[in-house]
Amino acid sequence: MGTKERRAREKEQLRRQILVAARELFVNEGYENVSMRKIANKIEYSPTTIYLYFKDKADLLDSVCQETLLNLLNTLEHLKRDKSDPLETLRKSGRVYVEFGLKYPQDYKLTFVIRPQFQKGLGLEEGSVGEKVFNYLREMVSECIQQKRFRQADVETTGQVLWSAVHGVTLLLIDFPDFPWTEKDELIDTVIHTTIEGLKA
Amino acid sequence: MGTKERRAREKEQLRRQILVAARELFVNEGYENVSMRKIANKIEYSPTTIYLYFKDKADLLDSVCQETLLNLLNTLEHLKRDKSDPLETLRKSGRVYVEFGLKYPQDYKLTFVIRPQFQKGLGLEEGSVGEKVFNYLREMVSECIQQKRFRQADVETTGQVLWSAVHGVTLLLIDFPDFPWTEKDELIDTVIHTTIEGLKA
DNA sequence: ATATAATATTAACACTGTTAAGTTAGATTA
DNA sequence: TAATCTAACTTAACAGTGTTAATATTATAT
Repeated sequence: MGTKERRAREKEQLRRQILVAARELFVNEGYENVSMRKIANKIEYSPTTIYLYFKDKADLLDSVCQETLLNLLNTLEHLKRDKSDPLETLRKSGRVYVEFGLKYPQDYKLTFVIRPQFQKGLGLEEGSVGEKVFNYLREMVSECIQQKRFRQADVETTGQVLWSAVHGVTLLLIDFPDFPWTEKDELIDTVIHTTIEGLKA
Repeated sequence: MGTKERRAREKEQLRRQILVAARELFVNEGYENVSMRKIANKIEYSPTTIYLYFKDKADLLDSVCQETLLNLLNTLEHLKRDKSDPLETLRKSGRVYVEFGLKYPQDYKLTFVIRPQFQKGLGLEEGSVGEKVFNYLREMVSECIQQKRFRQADVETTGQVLWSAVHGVTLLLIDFPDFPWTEKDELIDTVIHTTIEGLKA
């Protein structure tokens, strides 16, 4: 009697279908410019069907962002870590973070700027993917501090400073593409390098 | 025959009235949640009247942001500058920048995050207020470099690194108010201090 | 007083997110 | 097999959106 399982599988499939369609539209046309009807059209269902799978449009946004964070976490964790040189690992992590943001700029903005505007309650609660991402950063920083590579000893503050730097440069590059930036890769490297140097003893 | 002048003055007055109402609503309820009809209600005119003074809703947003930038520029320029210590001036400017963002968080997001999403064409063209703000930063940085306080000699890159840092911490503090940040003032100071140290020789 | 120009309004269009009620198809039971 | 139940989906509707075109009102100039 696998009918129940099959049905559950089909249900999950449609859920994913909606999610994929929503992400694609959000990313290409911007959250505000995507209507439930557009998403429904794309998957060839009626608009109200979506409400059987997601509470509302914000919930849909939430789920898309969860996926984005999971992608970011995977990308970070797949990075080769040189245990003996935590500073280099931190540098690499920074680059990967910014590159992730620039590779999926709309996903990044959706997750780190748009979402907080609609869902007051942050996406970094205990056990959440968002928390895991920040924990990754904590670990990297911890290593550096343990090996006394940094002047400041506070893991939290140090992590937050690093996050500020990469978040800032990522968003500026995304939001002001026409600004006469220094060559992009150089700017990113300089931001990361400068911050790490500033944290050193 | 001052009637023409009076009419022009009245027209300008209504324009300002619309702008004030729009800013207040945008800031309190968010750009997306403010309708032209709401603004019209507030100033007790019909919705379409607004279109006699502004091309569309995005144009209204644009004008509000222009004002915000002007405010920021004024705030920065009223800062007491100690010619002999350009590093200290830079530090102060950084603090003033972040504090401005935190004092008017919605204005800040409107200008530096929301607007770029709707108006592709940046607000930093030649002669614009936005450009003036960035020129202010250029001057500050220039002083420091001239006095050989910084390792790196490139004004542009250095300015952009500083902007990244303050922009990043400002937005994080605005967007994730529930995150367990280090004490706010300490974090801001550490971000600025770290960046400046990292830029030093 | 009349013509002219500037200013404001009404009505409408094609959208939006969302809810409540209705329909259909598949599985379960008698 | 026939009746029932239930999950999945759709239709219709509501109140709201930005924006335009046509209309009305008001104040100025002749």
